Amino acid sequence: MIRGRLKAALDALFAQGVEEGLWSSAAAGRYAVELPKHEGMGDFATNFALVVAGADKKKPRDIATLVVERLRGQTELIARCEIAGPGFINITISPEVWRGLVPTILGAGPAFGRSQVGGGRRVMVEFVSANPTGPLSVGHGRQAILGDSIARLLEATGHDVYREYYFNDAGRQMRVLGESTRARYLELLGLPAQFPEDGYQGEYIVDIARALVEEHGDALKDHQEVEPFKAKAQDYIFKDISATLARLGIVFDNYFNEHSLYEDGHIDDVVAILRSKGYVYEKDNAVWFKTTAFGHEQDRVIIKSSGEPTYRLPDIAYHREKFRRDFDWLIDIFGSDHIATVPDVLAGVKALGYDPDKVTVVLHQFVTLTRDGKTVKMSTRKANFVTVDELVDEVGVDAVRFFFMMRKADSQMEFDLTLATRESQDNPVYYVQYAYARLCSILRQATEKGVQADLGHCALLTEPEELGLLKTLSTFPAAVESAALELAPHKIIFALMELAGQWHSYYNKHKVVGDDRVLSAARLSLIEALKVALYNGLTMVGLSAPERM
RNA sequence: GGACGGGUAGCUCAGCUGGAUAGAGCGUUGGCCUCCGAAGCCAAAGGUCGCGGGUUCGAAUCCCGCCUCGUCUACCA
Repeated sequence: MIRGRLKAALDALFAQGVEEGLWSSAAAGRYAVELPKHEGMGDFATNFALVVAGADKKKPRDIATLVVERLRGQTELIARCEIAGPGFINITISPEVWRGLVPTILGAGPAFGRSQVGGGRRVMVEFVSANPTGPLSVGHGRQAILGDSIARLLEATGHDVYREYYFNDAGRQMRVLGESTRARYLELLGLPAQFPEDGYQGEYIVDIARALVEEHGDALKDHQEVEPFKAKAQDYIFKDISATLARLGIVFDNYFNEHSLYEDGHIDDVVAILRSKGYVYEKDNAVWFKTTAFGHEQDRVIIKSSGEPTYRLPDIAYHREKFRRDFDWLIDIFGSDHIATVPDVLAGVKALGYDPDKVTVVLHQFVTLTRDGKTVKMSTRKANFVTVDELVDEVGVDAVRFFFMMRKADSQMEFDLTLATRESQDNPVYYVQYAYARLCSILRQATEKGVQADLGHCALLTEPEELGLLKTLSTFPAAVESAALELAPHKIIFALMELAGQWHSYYNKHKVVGDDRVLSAARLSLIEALKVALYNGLTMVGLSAPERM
């Protein structure tokens, strides 16, 4: 907010300088206003003089002198400014400006941090998209939280967001699932059963089989078709997945079944269109998509010689359906195992005449699970994985959300189960929530004592910690915006931890509600502003903001 | 072999559209509750930012090469 004002002032100064012939316009838009890393360098620093001097082959300090002279005239915004080092200009903002943020933030309330930069653009976020073969594992958990928090941040910044889950309930995986269920069913009836070699060994299969026994008794024992078993398993697992997602606070607008692409003829349409454009040919009895036309190394099969499509074809058809539903921005959240399919799908999108730049793929790396310092191998089939539900049982929804949001998508992350269970109290989510609860507690006690926040006394906020807190508060809206537009929820987490940390420090050093009622009133207004920011930040990404804990 | 992503403190990770003395949490060590919540604060120790070149006033950040780890590289999804 304040930084924006300063940047605008510099831009005006730059333009004026060009007009007066002080420097050329070569450096336009290349200088930056940043937060200095160290104490004693003012509130902001700009490399203005360095960049302008570099572009014009002049001495940085000469330029800096000119700039400083002019900035010093702007007393309502700037308290001090000086030249430092090779030509940096360090600027100290007038404390009045910082204090002015308190009424601004309180006035904005729930709107503080939120914005309309999205301009109502329609965005689809596709995520999770796990086939219904078993409960969601920790790996899916990362994806679920990542996708949902990206969606929430986009909503907070004025986007019209649609959440979609893409799944496939046909194919070999599902047949094996059905056969596994049948085997368990027969076992429960005490009948001989042959469990598939690569069957799903999870305990949940037994639960499903048990439900079938309760429902049908042994009526299905001679049933040769796998269908009733598969249907039951799929139905059961889907309910389980939805329940897990709901627990995490995740609700989808739509579940898109891959199967519908066949029934509606979209698969055939895609092949026909690609063929008419010359991107498809037959070889070895299979149908190939000419991805080499898009700079790829080799062409890819889209319909096998058996007549069945490969996974690429429905993926492309699915993306075509997304485009046909008229979204402005398509975001795909995928695990890194999908890396290879992304270029094929984008080539397909382009071949069909759609703009691949409207698609952003967020690839997240895998979650490595460790227990007692050792890596745990996971497989849905062997059922030796940890489920999202188990995780939530152990550490709670907020901790799970916070933990997965903390890390940027493209870093492999380690999930230490020993730590998660044994030391869940150390989870940094409590650091932020505690800051909020502590602040609420003070506000409650102030009310009991009859002390109220009073904006009229903000001039008393003179402590460095108070101005520091205001400074950080001023960066909050920009943090939300960049977290949203860069699809990087971890940025909001770091912003929250920064705010919480400064508040904890301030609390330990200064008393908010003390003997001086006027000073107390001023400080209460500051922490009310802080409360607005913490509340908005936490809830914006689906975390709770507990008033007591 | 190729594509993509990692390699930053003992551990887990930020910083990466170039900026001044590289950060946080955990762990370690030492302090702080007769006073608004100690789930907190303060301080200390801890670093060849994988390695080597290059670009420039300036590189953890950009470029090139190399090492290393992960995922992928199917007429499996």
